[in-house]
Amino acid sequence: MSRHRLGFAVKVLGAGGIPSHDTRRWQSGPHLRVSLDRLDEILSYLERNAITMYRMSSSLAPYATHPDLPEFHHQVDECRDRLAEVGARARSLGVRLSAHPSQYVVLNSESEDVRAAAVRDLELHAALFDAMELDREAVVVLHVGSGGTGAADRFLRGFELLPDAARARLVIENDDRVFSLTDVLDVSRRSGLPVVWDILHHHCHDPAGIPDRDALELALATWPAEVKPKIHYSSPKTAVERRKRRRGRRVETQYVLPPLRAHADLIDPIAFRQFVAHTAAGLDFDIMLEAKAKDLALLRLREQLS
DNA sequence: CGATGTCAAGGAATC
DNA sequence: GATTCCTTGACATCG
Repeated sequence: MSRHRLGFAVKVLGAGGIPSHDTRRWQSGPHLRVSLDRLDEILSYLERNAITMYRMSSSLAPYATHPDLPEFHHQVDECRDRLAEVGARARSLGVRLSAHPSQYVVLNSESEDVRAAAVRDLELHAALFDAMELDREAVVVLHVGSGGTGAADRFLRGFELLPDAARARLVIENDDRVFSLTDVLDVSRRSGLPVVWDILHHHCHDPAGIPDRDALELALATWPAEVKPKIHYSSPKTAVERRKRRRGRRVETQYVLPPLRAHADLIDPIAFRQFVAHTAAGLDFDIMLEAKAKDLALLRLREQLS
């Protein structure tokens, strides 16, 4: 059994599946109030299964930052009491919550409109977490963004646009093609932002060839002493089996290789045990599992480790 | 009811 | 310069 807190992202597949947020389209008036009821149900599920870390949907307040739908803007105010209630429940269960805005939130975009949208989104996430009265361990994870010349500088300028509340929640993650750990550490040094190390991304994109143990230590060192660091852990997807029907009866099996960065359904328990026992020896941090089978992958891994 | 199209959104790769 | 892919599920619509 790992002494690290283990979490999963967004969707609950167990218990017949629990929706992560109000997914109705804007015409049907989706609302944060509904999403919070879902989140409350998910907290019950986490309690039943002794799961203590969870990444919330980044669409809890549907369309709240949409530029053309200003009437959706006040969902946080409309749900103040409920947010405090659900936040208190998460705290009492000892559940560490986080969020990870989508690929469309690009703080270093060359487009002013896109940057402004990113600021709105990060402000919203901070407002939600603050209204839930979550502590500093509840972070908002973001990739640095697009590449090209001056990409890091653009990020720093985007960061300057953020109000303090949003800055205080923000952490940055290495991605699989543009911002390697080295690049993200540089942005961290210049901004003071902590780094979430994603091991699979690191294995996809690491031009400096930093060994895992070094990479892990470098990332953990960017966190303030009073906040427990966290990382992202996943296993690469293996080949996909395809059966091809050939003139009537004959069936031929082929193997299609997925992209290197694709997440497997489950976590490879052998690699994970090795990681915890050796790479992570003596280090204290939480682990967000990213597997297609979500909570089922977490439960399976825990079973395999016990 | 099952199949198919669509969704708010960016950026990189490819053509 | 324009199109496709990435990756993603579920709502919405249509047959």
